[in-house]
Amino acid sequence: MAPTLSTALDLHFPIPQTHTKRRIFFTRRKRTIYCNSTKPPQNPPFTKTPSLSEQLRPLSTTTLPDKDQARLLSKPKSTWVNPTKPKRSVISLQRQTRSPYAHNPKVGELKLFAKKLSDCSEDAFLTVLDEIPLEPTLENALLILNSLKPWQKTHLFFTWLKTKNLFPMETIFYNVTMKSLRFGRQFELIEELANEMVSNEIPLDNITYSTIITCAKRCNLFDKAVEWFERMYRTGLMPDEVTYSAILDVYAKLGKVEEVVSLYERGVASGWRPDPIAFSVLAKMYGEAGDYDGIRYVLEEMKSLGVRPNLVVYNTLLEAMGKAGKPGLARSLFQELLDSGLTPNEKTLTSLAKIYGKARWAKDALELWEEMKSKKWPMDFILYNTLLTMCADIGLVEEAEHLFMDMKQSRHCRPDSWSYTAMLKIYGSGGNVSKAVEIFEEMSEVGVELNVMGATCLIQCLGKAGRIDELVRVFSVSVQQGIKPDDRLCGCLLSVVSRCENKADVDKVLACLQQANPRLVAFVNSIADEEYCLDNVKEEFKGIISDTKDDARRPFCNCLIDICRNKNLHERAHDLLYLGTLYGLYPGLHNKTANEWCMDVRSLSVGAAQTALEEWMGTLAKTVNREEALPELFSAQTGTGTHKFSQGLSNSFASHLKKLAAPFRQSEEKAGCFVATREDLVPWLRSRIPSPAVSVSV
DNA sequence: GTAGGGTTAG
Repeated sequence: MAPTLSTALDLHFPIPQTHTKRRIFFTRRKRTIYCNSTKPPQNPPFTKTPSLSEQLRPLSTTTLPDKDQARLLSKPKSTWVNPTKPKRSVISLQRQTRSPYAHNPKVGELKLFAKKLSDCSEDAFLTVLDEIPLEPTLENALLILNSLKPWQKTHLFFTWLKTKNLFPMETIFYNVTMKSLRFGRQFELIEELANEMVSNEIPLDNITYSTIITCAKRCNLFDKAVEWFERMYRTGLMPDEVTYSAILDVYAKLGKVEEVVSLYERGVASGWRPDPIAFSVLAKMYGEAGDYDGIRYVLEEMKSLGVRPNLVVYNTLLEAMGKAGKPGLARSLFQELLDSGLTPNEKTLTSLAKIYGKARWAKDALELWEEMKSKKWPMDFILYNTLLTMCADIGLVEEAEHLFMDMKQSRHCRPDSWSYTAMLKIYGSGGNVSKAVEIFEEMSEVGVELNVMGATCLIQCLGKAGRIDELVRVFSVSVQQGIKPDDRLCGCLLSVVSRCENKADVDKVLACLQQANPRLVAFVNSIADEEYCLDNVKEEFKGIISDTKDDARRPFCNCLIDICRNKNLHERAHDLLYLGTLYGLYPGLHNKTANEWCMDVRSLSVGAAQTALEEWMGTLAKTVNREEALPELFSAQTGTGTHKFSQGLSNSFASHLKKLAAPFRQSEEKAGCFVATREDLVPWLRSRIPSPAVSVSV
């Protein structure tokens, strides 16, 4: 049976037992990892290999001393040992050197022939090969092998060389061939060659292993990557920093943070000074986990080891800051990048534009765009589309139109479905229906396909404008084009239903929804049914919600509440708010401190917010009735709508308060915040209690 | 695409 990594490590490289500051820091990190690992890695690739930490645990927790300690114990007279001196190494500090080859004077001729081989059909390969202009000596053959593409040709040539048996095949020939195969993601062939090397006793070196490992990684064969890393240790070959960071990246992509940190720490304890590539791997991993502490750890490590980030590291860190939800820190990091004299590239600017857009930081977004133009920083297609999306997120209509025109006039960055979707979003959420429809028509004219997101934007704005027949047409065209309505689109249709003013329109929209989500339509009907009872709908509600994507669950519930309220079925609206709360759709709705009780309705629809207000007042009335303690201050937060197009909750909430004659006043310091003092609220609550009843719903 | 490692879009 193949030994595991732990045994391989045990044989050759006992785990360093460092007790330095670094070790303490790692312990701190480990703790943070446990606390912060709320986000599991997305679609973690399956691996049958036990995790490295599982394999390491028996070693790290065992009381067995390592060899150095054993030596110390047997020689009590050795009185001093340098505690900072690295213990046995897990990494070779010397990067594998490439063997120098003499310049081949026939390089031009050979490359020309290689091109001929590359360009010919596979059937003609052997015929063309017969016309080889020079003796296929080792040097000549290597040069040709190195210049061939695609991988099929490299493989054919390599096989031919072996059958000719002109000279013994050296490691470098395998390495060159494997690299070409990696471009074609031919892991099976690479593994075949590797096994052939083993049987023919051709040594595998660090270049061989790193090529195998990275190919496995690119093919998502992570267990294979780990397997070959273990095999390397078993043969007694030390990884150099290239192989080491390749395997770090494998564990990082598996989301195995602890293993990565453990390997990293052990490498450093062996005297390794990680380079920017290793830090980029760490930064990406923490970014994917949305782990801000991890990102800080990377920054601190770089600082303490005196490693200056390069552009790739900055880009990865920026992306990571965005994923960790730290736009301000991303902005400072970007400034640091500029101060260090580096010039941002397309990836840098894409990250930043995405961050500012998501954060709705209009001022910074505009400044960024101005700076991009004035400094003539590089632009590419992805950046164009990201900037457009950023404009859509923030509501920068003119800027978006400008960019869109630029794209239309450019040669290489013609608007595609992303660009058109962003434009639909801009006009759609801005309520500019005619422009949105224009974009839709233009798409079919220029042959850009609508996608589900664009369809959703368009349907949403047509719905808001009450243009139901056009909505139905867009829906039909979308479905005909093969768009599969997703939960967001269903939520959008449901919200249109909640806004429809007449039954004919409701039926038209429900007919669309019926095609996408018949279960939801049945539920809408059941909550309006005469036979309605909470117990009956509860299970079905639970079923629907659990079958719905996370980000569409609360919108579903919001719309259902709105539908009930529009039908004057207020009690049922309260039931649905209760069910939504029960299934965790409204976390953080109520917040209490000693002095203030606060209700945060920022993620609720108008009807849901009204329902929540009534529910809250009802609960407070009961509290008053029971003469229980109340805080001095009450507040309700509607927000002002971070999006300039999405204001309205605050206004409707205000008018509902007025209708109830509730003593809440718009806060002067904080927009979108309504406050009431206990002094004012309690008498009002009392006045509304037709004792002993407690309901205050209107 | 210099025998091997890291970064951009709902």
